[in-house]
Amino acid sequence: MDIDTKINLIKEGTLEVINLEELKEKLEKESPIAYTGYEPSGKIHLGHAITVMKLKQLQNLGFKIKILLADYHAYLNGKGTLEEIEKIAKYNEKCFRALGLDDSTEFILGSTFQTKPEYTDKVYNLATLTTLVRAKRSMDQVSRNSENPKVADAMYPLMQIADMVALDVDVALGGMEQRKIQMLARENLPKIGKNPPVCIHTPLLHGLDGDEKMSSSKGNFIAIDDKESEIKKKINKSFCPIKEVDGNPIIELAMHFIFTNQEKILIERPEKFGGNLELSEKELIDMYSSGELHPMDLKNGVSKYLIEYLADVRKFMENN
RNA sequence: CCCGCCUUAGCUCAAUUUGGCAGAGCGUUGGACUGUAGAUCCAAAUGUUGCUGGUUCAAGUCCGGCAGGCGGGACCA
Repeated sequence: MDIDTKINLIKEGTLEVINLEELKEKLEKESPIAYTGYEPSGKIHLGHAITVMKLKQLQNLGFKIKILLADYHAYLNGKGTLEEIEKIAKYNEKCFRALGLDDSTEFILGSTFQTKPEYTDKVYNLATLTTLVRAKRSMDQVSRNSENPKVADAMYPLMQIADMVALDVDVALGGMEQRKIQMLARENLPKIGKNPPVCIHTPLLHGLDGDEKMSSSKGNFIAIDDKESEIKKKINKSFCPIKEVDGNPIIELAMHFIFTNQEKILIERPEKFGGNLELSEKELIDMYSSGELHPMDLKNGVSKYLIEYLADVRKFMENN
């Protein structure tokens, strides 16, 4: 596969790649490293899955994948004690494997290297280069915005930047909420004599309640190991305005988890409402926006496919 | 280290001058209406009133101690 083809594949389903020239250089390397950091989370949901899918693709394209189980970051973000978080991290590792990352994937617990002198030295160095306001602003989408922000909020992005050096990454992948931290990294790493990674950002899924972001803290997600009945129930309860495609979480699920794997979706529909349909992505969007496809039929179709799509994940989680 | 203010449902806050059954909005859950959800209407659930000791027939309310938060002061050889 030539490099331009690879680049086009990588660009698919992302909001931005910063930048393409550098990505090209990285792809010429023997075994470039791509990484994503995740705060250990009680539930791994479809929002996480978006980035994992992209990591899988990078893996297939020859990248070495490192996943940072960012226990200290979660700790700094007020998610609990280190012990609690590490327990969750183990569970998360299993979730990520269940999503199909192969055995070459390296899982790294943040606390195994984030206290080393050469690491903290970089954090302190970055601390002298970053204003409080800038650090805090980079955390807008990431931090639990507490009434009483802690110094931890300012340390968090600095550590994330130091991680990139410590893990020797060529590509840093993350959801769009990571953007400000990533840009801070690209700005500040050269100041400490390091080359910044290529940054790739994937879209955020809307919450099932129509909220801007699917997130574990808001309970508006589908977990990758949700039972069939739960998936069905959650989809049924979801925000899904008729004829509206933008910001419609169910439409988004179809685009990200169905049409990425197959050309068409079968919508089973009672005869009195017009009978079954087999639709491409474009046809589905068109029919839905015109009102010819009712939300309930959409929900039933998406629900069925999602349950099927996650079947292997559930099986893996049960057997391991 | 000192002084002042704050802490009540998941969240934001109420609780008559002067102790008397702890409430509302939002959210949650359930119903009604829509062939989904939402919106709208109806209904329900939820509390160790930060912790602790005391005064009182009776304490969210008064007094003491502690913890946490916010603000100020002091210290700066």
